[in-house]
Formats: sequence, structure tokens, C-alpha cells
Amino acid sequence: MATKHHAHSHKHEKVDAEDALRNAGLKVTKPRLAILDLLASEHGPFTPDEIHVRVTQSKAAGACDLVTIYRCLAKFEGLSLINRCDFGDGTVRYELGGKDHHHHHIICRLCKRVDSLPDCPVEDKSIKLPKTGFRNVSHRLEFFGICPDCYAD
Amino acid sequence: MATKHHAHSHKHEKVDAEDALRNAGLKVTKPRLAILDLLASEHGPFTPDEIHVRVTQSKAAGACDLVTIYRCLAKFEGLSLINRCDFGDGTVRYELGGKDHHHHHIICRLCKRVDSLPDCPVEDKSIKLPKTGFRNVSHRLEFFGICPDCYAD
DNA sequence: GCTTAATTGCAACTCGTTTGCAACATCGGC
DNA sequence: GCCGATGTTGCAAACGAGTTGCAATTAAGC
Repeated sequence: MATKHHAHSHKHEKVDAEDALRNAGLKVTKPRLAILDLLASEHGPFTPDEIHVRVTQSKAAGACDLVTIYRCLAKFEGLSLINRCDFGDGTVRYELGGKDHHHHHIICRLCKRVDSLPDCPVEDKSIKLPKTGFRNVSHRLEFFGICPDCYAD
Repeated sequence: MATKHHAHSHKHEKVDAEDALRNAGLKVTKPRLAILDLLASEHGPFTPDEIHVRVTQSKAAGACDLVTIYRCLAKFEGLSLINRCDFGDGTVRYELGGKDHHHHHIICRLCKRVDSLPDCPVEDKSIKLPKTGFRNVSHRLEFFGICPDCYAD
């Protein structure tokens, strides 16, 4: 099914990833391409470990040490190529997207599935932060619940 | 200044803490009293380590192992005597208050000071979660910014 | 006071993440 | 295309928060 076409679009992502790396002043290496490719094709978010497993097992030959994953993710995050998500379970997750990709997640307490919420309620509703006097305020907001699949049982 | 009076109010807190423990079916021990006392007098929130230092150094003789702090906090949280806060730095914090004490925090990025926000904007404005279909939805919301003391410099 | 079950301390352990260092690959210049 | 400087990687060892096993202790009911 449209294998050629798929391969082509995959190639296209790779070019984007290369550009992103070069623009950021980073060397283009297989692990880095593999990580960016993965995050571009499946949006995740993924833990470093999940990324490691997927990248190492993929045919795309991005196999590398877990440490490399951590170091790449740290660089990518510093350059806003990816965003870090923290859902309060012991580990961190990453997804593609820079500062413009502001959004929030809802996580199923049972199956841990993660959905993205398109709008940011905090900015939407221009929530007031009354007497705080803080400047340069950002926020982190996550929702937790039971997803339809889980409460169907 | 008003040392007697202060001592009295401190004693009063201790009685509350004892009651809370007994009502919860927990044995009344020095470490537990010390932890609850601390959280009642300084609202924190504090990391387990901060609690350990304060409790161990206080004259109130709640000195104990860090492990004991962890175990007490876990029990207290399970019984909703305290709330867990997660600000996404490597560790967790606790503050007094049960389910009814729902509120959020704003954390200074520079000095790490934590202020409490009285209202919950999410519940206030009855934010809609459109097409998610999730049930039993709760949320976590924290704000980060630069506090007046820090941007004054 | 005595018994029993809960609690504590200590040491060892887990797990996510970081760091030191030597080997290696990328990229710009020749 | 080769070469050297610099950035990147792998491996092993370290790290820090939190957990667990077990024996010793202590609170609470009798």
C-alpha cells in the first residue's frame, strides 16, 4: 500500500530533521536523526527509555546507547526542538514541537494513554492571577481521568 | 515576645495532630507528631529531605531517620492528611490539608519561593474539556514566574 | 506490667538520570 | 578524497530520590 509514497514522505521527514540539526549547529548523526524521525512519525510523548527501545529496534539503524538518548534529548530540549512533559510518574516524556506548540495532555489513570488537548484553557479564558505580582508567568497543566476504553469495561 | 502564648498555640497544634493520628488509626509517635507539627506551623510545601532536616534539628525531638519520614509521609498522604505537590524538579513536596484544600501554586523560577493561589481557575471558569470523553477528571496546575523580590534586582 | 502488632533504624537495593573518559564520527578546509 | 579539530558516542561508574527486608523497638489494649 503506497509503499513508495510512504518511503518518500519518510525521507522528507529525514531531510527536515537534518535541516533542524544543521540550523541548530548540531552535527547530523544517526541517533539524532532516528530520535527526531520517531518523534515526527509517532507523536508520543515518549520516555527516554521508550525512545531508546523504538530507535534501537527500528530498521532505520539509529541504534545507540541509552546515554546517547539522554544527551540528545537534553540538547534538543535546550534548543526547543522538543518539549518535555512531566506527568508526575517517576519519569519524563518528550514530544516534538517548539515554543509555539503549547498544549496540554489528559492521561488515563488506568491505561496511561495520553491524549493532547488542542486548546489551552488557561490562555483561552485569560485566567487572572490576582495579587501574585509575578512576572513572565508560564504554567503547566495536566488532566487525569479514566478514558472511554477503560470505563467501558 | 509572647513566648508563652506561642508555646500554648504550639501545644494546641500538637493535640490536633494527636487526634488526627488516632482518628486515622495510626500510632502516635514522636516523628509523626513532629512532621505534622512542622507542616502545621510552616505551610511549606517541603521536600522529604527538608522535613527531615527541620524535624531532626528542632528542639521538639522528632529526630528520626529519613526513611521514617518517607514512610510517615506515604501513610499521611494515603489518609489525605497531607497533599503531595510535584513541581517537576527532581523531588516531591508535601503540605498539610486534605481533599478540600484544593489549590495551586506559583513558583519563582529564580529563588524557588512557592506561593499558594487561593482560587482554582480551572474550576472557577468551568473549563470545558470538549471531546475527550474522559471521566472522573482531575487536574494538576502550576504556575512559574519571577517573583517581585527577584525582578526587583 | 505484658502481649502483640505497628513502627523504627539500618543497610542494601532499585531505578531514572548524569558524568568521566577514551574512542570515534562529522564537517570544514585543503 | 584526506586530515585535523571539535563534537559526539559508548561504557562503566557514580549519582540521588525513593523503596524494601529484617531485626530491634515502642505504642496501645488487656
